Amino acid sequence: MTERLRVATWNVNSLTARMPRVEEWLSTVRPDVLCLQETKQADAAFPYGAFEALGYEAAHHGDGRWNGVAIVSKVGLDGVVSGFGTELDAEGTRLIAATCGGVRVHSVYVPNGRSLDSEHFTAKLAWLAGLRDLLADRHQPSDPLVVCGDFNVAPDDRDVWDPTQFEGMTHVSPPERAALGALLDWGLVDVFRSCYGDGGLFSWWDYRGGSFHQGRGMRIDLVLATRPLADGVTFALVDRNARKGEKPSDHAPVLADLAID
DNA sequence: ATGGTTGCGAAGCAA
Repeated sequence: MTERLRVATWNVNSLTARMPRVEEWLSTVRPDVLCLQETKQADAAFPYGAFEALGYEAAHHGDGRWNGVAIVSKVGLDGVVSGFGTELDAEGTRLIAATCGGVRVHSVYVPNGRSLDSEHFTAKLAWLAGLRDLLADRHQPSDPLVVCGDFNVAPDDRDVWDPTQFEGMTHVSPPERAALGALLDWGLVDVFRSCYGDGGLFSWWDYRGGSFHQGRGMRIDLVLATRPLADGVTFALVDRNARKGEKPSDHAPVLADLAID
């Protein structure tokens, strides 16, 4: 019989500021695994106890001020590995991996890149290439594996509110889309996209100018899964309700139900 | 309106 693993990913834009919203959401939705990005916390400040009180184990990799990633799980959390163990770690605390319910889970916060002519953009491409190499070195496409997070790349033009507004900008440029494509070519599937063909389904909206209510967003938060998990996906959703109300993150959580044996 | 908002941290940077 096939079971499911409900995974979610959420860039919370400071877990310190967002913890009330995260606790409310987690206690309501109860995903098996939640990947967090931009906790902006040091490991010592991470609220392990609050997650434990909700029935979740957690692992965090943070530098205290920027970045910061975590995996929160109620189906086990083993074999935690933080960062790359290479010079890519100079880009900040942006990667953590753990095994949850038999699935190798990665929570990633890909560097923003800032602008196409920036050294930070070069670093973004290198980071994505390094992630692809890490997966290829440690795993097989036949392994049950997911990479969840804020990729800071909109996979194609359906994933931005107006492609003409993004010409010459990051998040949509051919080099970074190719770097994301290299991950997919290794053996990962964008499971939200496999459920929905429409454009206009976003996960991030700028705080400025009422972008959320104007529908001006991007889909940059992705759940990428290997075929054994992705072929059996039964459900995926952007929880737009989490972008509403008091003190929301500028990102909404993305959920997916993956098939596991 | 060379803007707008949020977070961190205490001014300006990053997103």
